[in-house]
Amino acid sequence: MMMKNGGMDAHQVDIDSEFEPHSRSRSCTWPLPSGAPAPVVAAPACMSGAALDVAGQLRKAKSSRRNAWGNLSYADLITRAIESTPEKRLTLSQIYDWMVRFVPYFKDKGDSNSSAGWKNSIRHNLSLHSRFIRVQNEGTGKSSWWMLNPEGGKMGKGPRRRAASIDNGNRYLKTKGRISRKRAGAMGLGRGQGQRAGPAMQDSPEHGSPAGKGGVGMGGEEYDTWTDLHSRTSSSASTLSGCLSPILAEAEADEPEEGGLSCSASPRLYPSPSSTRSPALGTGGHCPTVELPQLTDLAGAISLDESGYPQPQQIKCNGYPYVPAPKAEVSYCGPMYGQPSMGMLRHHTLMETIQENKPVSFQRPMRGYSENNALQSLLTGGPSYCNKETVHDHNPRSSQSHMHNHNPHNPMHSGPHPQALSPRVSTDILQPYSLKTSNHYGPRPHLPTSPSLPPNPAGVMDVPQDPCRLASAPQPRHQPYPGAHHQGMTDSWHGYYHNNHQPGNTGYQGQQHNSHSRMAANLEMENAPNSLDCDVDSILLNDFMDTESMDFNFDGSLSQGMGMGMGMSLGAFACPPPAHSNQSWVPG
DNA sequence: TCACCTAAACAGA
DNA sequence: TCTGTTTAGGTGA
Repeated sequence: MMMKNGGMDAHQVDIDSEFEPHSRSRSCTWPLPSGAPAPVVAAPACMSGAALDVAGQLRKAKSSRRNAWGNLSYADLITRAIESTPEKRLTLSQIYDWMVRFVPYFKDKGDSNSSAGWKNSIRHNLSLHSRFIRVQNEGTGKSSWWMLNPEGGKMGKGPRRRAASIDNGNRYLKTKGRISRKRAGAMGLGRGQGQRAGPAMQDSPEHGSPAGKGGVGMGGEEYDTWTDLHSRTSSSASTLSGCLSPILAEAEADEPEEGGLSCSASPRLYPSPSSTRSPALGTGGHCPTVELPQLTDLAGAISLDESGYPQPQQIKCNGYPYVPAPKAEVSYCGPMYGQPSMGMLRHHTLMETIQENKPVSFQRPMRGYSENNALQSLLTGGPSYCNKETVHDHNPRSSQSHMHNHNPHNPMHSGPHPQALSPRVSTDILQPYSLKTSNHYGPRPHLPTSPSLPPNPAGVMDVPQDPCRLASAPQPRHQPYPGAHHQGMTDSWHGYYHNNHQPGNTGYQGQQHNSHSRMAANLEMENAPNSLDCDVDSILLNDFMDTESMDFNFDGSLSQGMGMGMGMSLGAFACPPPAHSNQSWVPG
């Protein structure tokens, strides 16, 4: 598994020596090579051009916060690793590989003997930081996909997950849980027992907390609630909850909703997109009801996606998609992430919570659409993503860098047809869906834009990824596409892991093949919004707010039939398509 | 106080 | 054994 730097780029090699971490004084930092690009990743491409600039920025930034800017922390490294992939997601083992491969410091630490410590730190960081989200990886076994939190989580200084969780009402519970745990331990409970109990308690409050794996000893309502939720979580419907951001989860903690939101085991665990589908299936939801909402979401989401992930069933405008999928591959949430998804719908509260905590408001996006007539826009202009998808077959690689680009202005307006696209667009299109990740991140208020992570899309990330935003406000996204810079790295890594890892999964390629299908689906979706035009707000408020559990089910058929189409880029939104297609959504 | 890092305990798969 | 979560302690700014 650990590649020992075999594929390292020459550039990287050059700087290797400089990557030794500092004595670990404060944070173990990986010193940037003085002249070298900060990015550990040091991709070949990165080294030149932008990468260098980045290094400069980092150095400048150093003055303020070292790790955040000048040095890369584990979190930064992980972020980069994730960003370096087309899909913007990696499994833990892939992250390890990436570290070994691209970070000189770890180059020789891939063996089990010397890897325990840093791997532990990697895991710790993944779990701890809200900027990372874990997505179920049904396709590959146990190891989950780790992705960047679309919402952005907190970069650098951002509050740690732990801290964040505490902020909410759950705090109390959480604390309590911990205490319990300790107490249990003190009482002589075995960890096994005590812990479970403890964690459960802990988690219960958070719902999301994986830790809560079902503790047994929990007592109290909390526990019940948790259990409840938890079990629900298992259900497809509940999966939605999984989508919830940690914060959300917390928010809900107080009131477990049947809607189930929450449940994902961990606050951050998002069901893979694939799973997303299932929710629909599971719930047996029927499109009709749900559709509108979905559409709405779609509208919002549409701009996002581009990733073309195979099965993103969800939609999300900002939401996190969540739906457990029966198995899909990998879809992750990239796109899904959006929060919106079902979770949103169901729980208005959640949304609120999110808003509170996070800069990005999910609702807003939707609203934005309606207000801005985004829907119409969609209708009128093809969504850019469609284009992308369409094209992306050709060159999966290039995409990364472009993610944001695709719609510099308004994603929605991009012409539906590739031809219509401007040259630039075309280029973007070429990129594989995955690359466009930025979209995935959709609503990211603040992506890890930290300057510190230049090469990566991070730079890109800072871009307003929020699809909604895009829709509502044309953004001149110009980021030069950092991707370009680091594309080299990305590519290499991308190739690396694609070839070596991802045993079959992800359907990434497959997706490409389906671009046409997707397009169709997308188009449909686009149209849908019109019909939906109705009133997103109303719907949201009335329907969604309704505690009632909505079954967002995407038709199973959809998933299957279109599954792929949808899955892909918009994919997430895919669900609706089938139904839509039949429907006369399209105005006119 | 904050942000990081490291170590470690634990649990589930 | 790997993965994932959480707790705790330590350090530097």
